[in-house]
Order: sequence, then C-alpha cells, then structure tokens
Amino acid sequence: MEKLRREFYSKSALELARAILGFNLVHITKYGRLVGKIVETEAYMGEHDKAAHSYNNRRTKRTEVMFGPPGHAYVYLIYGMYYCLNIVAAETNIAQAVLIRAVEPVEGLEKMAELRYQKSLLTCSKKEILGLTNGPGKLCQAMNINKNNNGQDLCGNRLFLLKAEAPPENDIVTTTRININYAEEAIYFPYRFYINSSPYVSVRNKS
DNA sequence: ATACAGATCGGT
DNA sequence: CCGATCTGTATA
Repeated sequence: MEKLRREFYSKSALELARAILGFNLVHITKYGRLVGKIVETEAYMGEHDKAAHSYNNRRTKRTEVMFGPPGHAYVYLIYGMYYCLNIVAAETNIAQAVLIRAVEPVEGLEKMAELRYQKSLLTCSKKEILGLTNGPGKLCQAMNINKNNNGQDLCGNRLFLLKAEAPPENDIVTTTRININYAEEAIYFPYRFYINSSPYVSVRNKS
C-alpha cells in the first residue's frame, strides 16, 4: 500500500482520526523497520477544544508544530516520562492533531520487545505481547518515537503512514476521549475511535 | 524565580 | 488508588 501524501492529511482532525484506522504506521530506525497497524485514535480540534494543547489558539514553542502544515509529527513528553505521538491535521494556522493511542505490532516485534522490556520477544508472556503497543506511551517506546521525531515530516522516508483497507463500519467504535477530565464540556465530545475487534485497544467501553 | 499540573503507566 | 518524574506554562 502507498505512503500517504500531504493532501491526505489536509482534513479536519476528526475526519483524519477516523480515516487512518487500519493504516500502518512505519518508523525506519537504527534498529530496523518498525510497523504498527493503527487501531485507536483521538481527535484534538484546537481552538474550540478545551482538551487540546492548542485550545484558544495557544501558540507556544511546544504547540508550534500544530500551527504548521499538515502531515507532520507532534510528539510531546507527558508526566515527565512518556512520549505521545500526534499527526498534525487540517491546514497551516489551524492547530488540530490526531493522537495515536494504540497500534497492533506488525513488523519488528523482536525490536519492540527489546525497547519496551529490554528482553527477547521469545521470553514474553501473552500479556506482555499485548502490552507492547496498547497505549500512547507504550507505542512510542516500542517504536522508538521520542522528542527527536517532533516536527518530523510524514511525507519524508523515516516516519510515515501506509494506506490500507479500511475496517468495516460496524467494527468501529466512536466514544469519548481518555484522561481529559479537566476539559469541561469537551469531556463529552465523541472524538475517540477504535477498532472493536482489535485486542490492542487501550481502554474499552463498558458493554 | 517559583509553582504546579499533566492527551500515562505500572504496581498495590 | 498512588507515585514516578520533569517539561511546559503561567504568574510575578
């Protein structure tokens, strides 16, 4: 499947979050080619979204990349320990992004196990294998994504998305976002999407 | 210069 | 539920 062009990223974060479910995230690293299938995303809509770092068009050194052209990586450190990967959406001066919350490991599992647990995949339990990439901080650790990737152009050849077949409509769950309890009315916005049949979804809705 | 909260994770 | 751990951001 082909690499996404910048034009594909030039849509609202809400549309983009939904559109990239099932696509492959590829990172070419010194450890080799690491690939994960995107199974969970959240849209952050910028100016009018209290959950977004770019709420009210707050423009700082950190949020700057979101004000730039779409198809770039916004990577930030959270809780002093973990990185989160976002895909910049929309257009220049519209600060929207899509948080990648979970992927299914596709290629480079051995390297991912080393990066996550400093041990061989062969010695990993089933639970540990599921824990490889089922969260935004975990997938960044497994795929060696960190502050060095901040601002990286996804139309380059190191970090990019590959198109794939979209999951069936009835396998996609639309729900509210995780851990944004400070965001007042935005808490209830249905901006989170996941592939229900994937075992790598980070947090599942009740029944 | 200082204070403080956070788009997480793992262990209890 | 709690603590780890530290940067970004706001306030002064």
